[in-house]
Amino acid sequence: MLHIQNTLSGKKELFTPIHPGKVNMYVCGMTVYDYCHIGHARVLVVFDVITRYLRKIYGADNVTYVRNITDIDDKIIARAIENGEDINTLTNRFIAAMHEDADALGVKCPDIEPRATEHMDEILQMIQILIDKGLAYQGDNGDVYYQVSKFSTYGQLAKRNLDDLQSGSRVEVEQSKRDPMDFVLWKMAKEGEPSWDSNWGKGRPGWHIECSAMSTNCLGDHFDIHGGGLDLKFPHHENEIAQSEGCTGHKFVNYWIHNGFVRVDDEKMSKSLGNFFIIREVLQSYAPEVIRYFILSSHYMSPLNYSDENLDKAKASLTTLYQALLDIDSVDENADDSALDEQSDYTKRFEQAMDDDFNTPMAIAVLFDMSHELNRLKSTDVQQAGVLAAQLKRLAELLGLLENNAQQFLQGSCSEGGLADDEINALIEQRATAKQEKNWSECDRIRDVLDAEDILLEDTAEGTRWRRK
RNA sequence: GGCUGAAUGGCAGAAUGGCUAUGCAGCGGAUUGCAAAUCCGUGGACCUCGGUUCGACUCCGGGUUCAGCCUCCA
Repeated sequence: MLHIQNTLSGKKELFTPIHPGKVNMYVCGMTVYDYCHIGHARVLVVFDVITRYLRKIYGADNVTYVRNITDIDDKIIARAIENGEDINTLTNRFIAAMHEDADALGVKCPDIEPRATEHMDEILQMIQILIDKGLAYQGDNGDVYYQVSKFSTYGQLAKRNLDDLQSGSRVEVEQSKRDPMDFVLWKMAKEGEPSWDSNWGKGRPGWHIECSAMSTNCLGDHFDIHGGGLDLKFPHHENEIAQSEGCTGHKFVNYWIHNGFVRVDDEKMSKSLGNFFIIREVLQSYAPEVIRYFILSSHYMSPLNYSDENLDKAKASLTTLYQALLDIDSVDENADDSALDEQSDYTKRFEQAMDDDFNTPMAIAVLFDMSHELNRLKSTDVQQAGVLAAQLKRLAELLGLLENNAQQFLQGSCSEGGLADDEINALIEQRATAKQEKNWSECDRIRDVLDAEDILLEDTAEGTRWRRK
């Protein structure tokens, strides 16, 4: 039985879909004006795993995963001007880059990936309803605002009331707002900015209304799960609730899931602090699966400290797992007994961990237990080892891990100026000859040469194998 | 200032009112020409002060420290 920590209630709750057997989930995606950093990677990976697990429980076709793209906002406009680039060219470029990064990390495509600019009609409709209901107004400057004080439960998600919020306000108040907390739904276009026609004049939507409109349009006005980074909880998600529930008069989302931040030196990784690491840069030094493992090695709500040290550890841990799979991937990949698998203690423990609010560190611990048994089995019962290996891979797949060929993962790929595979193999051949002649000093010399190139050798009964450090 | 959430062994990171997390690193042993990998074994922790309890790292309260939000942010 799946339990989810619901930000709305602050409690871990049994998950019950609105429509039995079907799950609808919306996650706030990226604003596409720059490359994705590791913080973005975390949202991508976390909700990818959540989706994988939901699909496992409810069936692949019964889960609808929507992750939007914000392709119009101030930052995008500013960046386009800065680059002297057309806005669409800019956003398309970064959407493509985001997809490349997601692919590399093994993140599967969402079922629907709506773009704000493609949902302008729904956005306009929603704003009109809010105005008609007296929840929104047009200010003197032409901008349309949501009147927060008219929505009695405002602050329910952030667990703050309006007084709390206002007392801490550190932003200059726009004078055409009736209340400092009111937020913009429609912004009048300035000269030369992209704009859409509306009842209130040429302009563009505020960020919050985009998500309300897109989610409702894709999933209906009441759906199961809404996710995103913790930093979106307030005001973004709070405002989404105000907008959507203001429009419909009923509940918007049942379960809110927020993932924690990635930190650098105990500080939030963010664009504004400038302490961010771009995914594609990190991929120069670490295999994508290492990043994925690193992200999943802590619970999705906990803070996650980004450092080379921690990525190195992630790599070492993954290496251990892959070592267990070595010499075995070809054995019994398909000939597994899934009936047996369903009952197995490992599967049970793994699912218990995942059922408990997607506890991936605990699930990974089960994977390690399996790998140890697998190593034992390899020398005693090859048949059983094959079955267990298949089971291990099947469970790991729910996390998007161990999907590579073990040997390929361990050997990695040749870095610039490094030894190519055939050069390595040639040296190993030489060493094998020396070995036969029991010329140990020559053996060690060759091993040292390879070691200097970050190639590690392992002598086994079947011969010598190697991997890159 | 207000609000929210954290504090676990050398590091990373879970669970749990009484019983092994797990990984990396360390130590001892097996194995190996020597290593590596693997296996077997092993040391080491629960921020602080009170309270509840037969018993608390785990529940409650105070304190300290840290992070986040109250602006754009995943």
